[in-house]
Amino acid sequence: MQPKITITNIIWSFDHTTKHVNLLLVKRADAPFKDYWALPETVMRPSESADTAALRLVREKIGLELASFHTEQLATFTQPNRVPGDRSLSLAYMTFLPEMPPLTAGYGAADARWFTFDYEATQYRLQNDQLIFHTTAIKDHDTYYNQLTDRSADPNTTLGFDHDWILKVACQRICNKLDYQPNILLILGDYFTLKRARTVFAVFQQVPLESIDNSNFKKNHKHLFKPVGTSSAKHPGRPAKEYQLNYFDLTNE
Amino acid sequence: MQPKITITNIIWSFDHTTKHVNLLLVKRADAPFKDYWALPETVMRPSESADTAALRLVREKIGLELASFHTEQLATFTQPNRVPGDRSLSLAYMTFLPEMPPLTAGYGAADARWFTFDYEATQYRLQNDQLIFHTTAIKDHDTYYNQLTDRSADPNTTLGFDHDWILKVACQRICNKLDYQPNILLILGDYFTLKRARTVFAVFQQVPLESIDNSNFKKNHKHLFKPVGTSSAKHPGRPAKEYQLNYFDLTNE
DNA sequence: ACAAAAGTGTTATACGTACACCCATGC
DNA sequence: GCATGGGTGTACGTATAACACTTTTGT
Repeated sequence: MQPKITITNIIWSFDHTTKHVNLLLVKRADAPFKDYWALPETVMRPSESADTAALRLVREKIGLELASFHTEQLATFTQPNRVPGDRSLSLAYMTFLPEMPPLTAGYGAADARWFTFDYEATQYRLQNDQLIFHTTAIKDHDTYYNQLTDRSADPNTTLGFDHDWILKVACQRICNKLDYQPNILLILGDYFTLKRARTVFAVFQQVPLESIDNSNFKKNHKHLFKPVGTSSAKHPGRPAKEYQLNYFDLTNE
Repeated sequence: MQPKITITNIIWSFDHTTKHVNLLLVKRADAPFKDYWALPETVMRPSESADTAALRLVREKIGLELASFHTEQLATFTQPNRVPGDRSLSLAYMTFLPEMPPLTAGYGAADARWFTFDYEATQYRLQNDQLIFHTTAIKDHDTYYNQLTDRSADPNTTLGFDHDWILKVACQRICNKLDYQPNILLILGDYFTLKRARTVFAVFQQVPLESIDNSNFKKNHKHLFKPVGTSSAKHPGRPAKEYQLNYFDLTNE
């Protein structure tokens, strides 16, 4: 019997009014994990690659047609007990949206919302009104999957499937790549100020924004950005310069 | 129709007599790519995870029972045209053997051999007697897969499937992780001298061994190793100290 | 004019690099 | 004792971090 092949997509965006990183979660309409919040998923079609399927998911759920460099493979999750019942593989991708469009619950979803992303102690936290979820605090792969089958599973505090583990892996990956391939900055759109960039770095590194010195940040990451002009300031204070990502650093040379 | 799910395993070892990194290739006995050399593969069973399947492949083909930290996931390759005919996914793993056991052609293989691993210009090279293969020189994912279907495919110079691409990705990954998580050093066995470690670093970084200064290497990587004694010298010159990897750095904390 | 926001510059320190020198072994 | 292989130490240059200062805007 062949396992089911699922594309799981971790979709990031940035709210320019609240200055928060956001993450898309979906309330599932069907089993398994009906009525649980979880990462959006789709099934791969016979004629498409997994990358294409991840982009198709974004097109279908959000209505954005993205170039392929907005998506990147995270890892593949294959533990036999990751889904109760049938065997299911998850090919996990991350997608960095250049904007934060309004959401509508699509096919297979009872609801779809943006969750603000920040941290609390050593875990990351997702929040939307009353709803709060966390990445798992468990560090070891085997330990995590051993406790998975018989854990308390309250849909108001627990994500469906192994998605709190997958999310932890995603956050780690993004954090590790901040200094040499910060594709996550694509969520800031085409142009961004250094402060916005520092905001994103700060969340993933779990440090306060003020602890990242602007002068040093600019010097240390100058190879990643190129200046493209000055933002029009709508507040007291000097208007910030705007930068864009060097495309070079987003791909593998 | 569900695609076929294949585990592809890139198996590394170290030849302590020739001081070369080695890589396992298999001559395929069956279609597709019959009589081509390729990376060893297996199919995932319903009850096992992909990690377990990768370790099982090592056990069946080589007869070594390894702990799970010897294996690490590389990526998943899903391009529809990566295998002519049927749809097939490759979940690629890398395995670092602590020794280099003799090989026997197992099930599905007409031959199985260790290929010495070095570099030539900007590509990596695999060699065994007359047989020489290279990692692909193509840098872009789409460009590679576009030329894949109609490339010249001589079994004496070309690996089967997209394995020259997968190998390139593997080498890049290992190279990127050398300075913070050099699991590749597991191929040196439990204990190793700094010179052996530098030998491994040199191949993957595509520089001559002499260009890596021993004194500086030791200082820059002291967090990765701990000393465990001195080797018994069987040659003129001072005997080298031996080190082992800090287990800490092999896992994600 | 002043406060707020952001860019620029300066210094002290840490780190990586190059290279010289010292030590242990086999013959 | 000398050649060989390997470990140790130092001095230099570059990169990072801390922090002070200057510039530009809104009120």
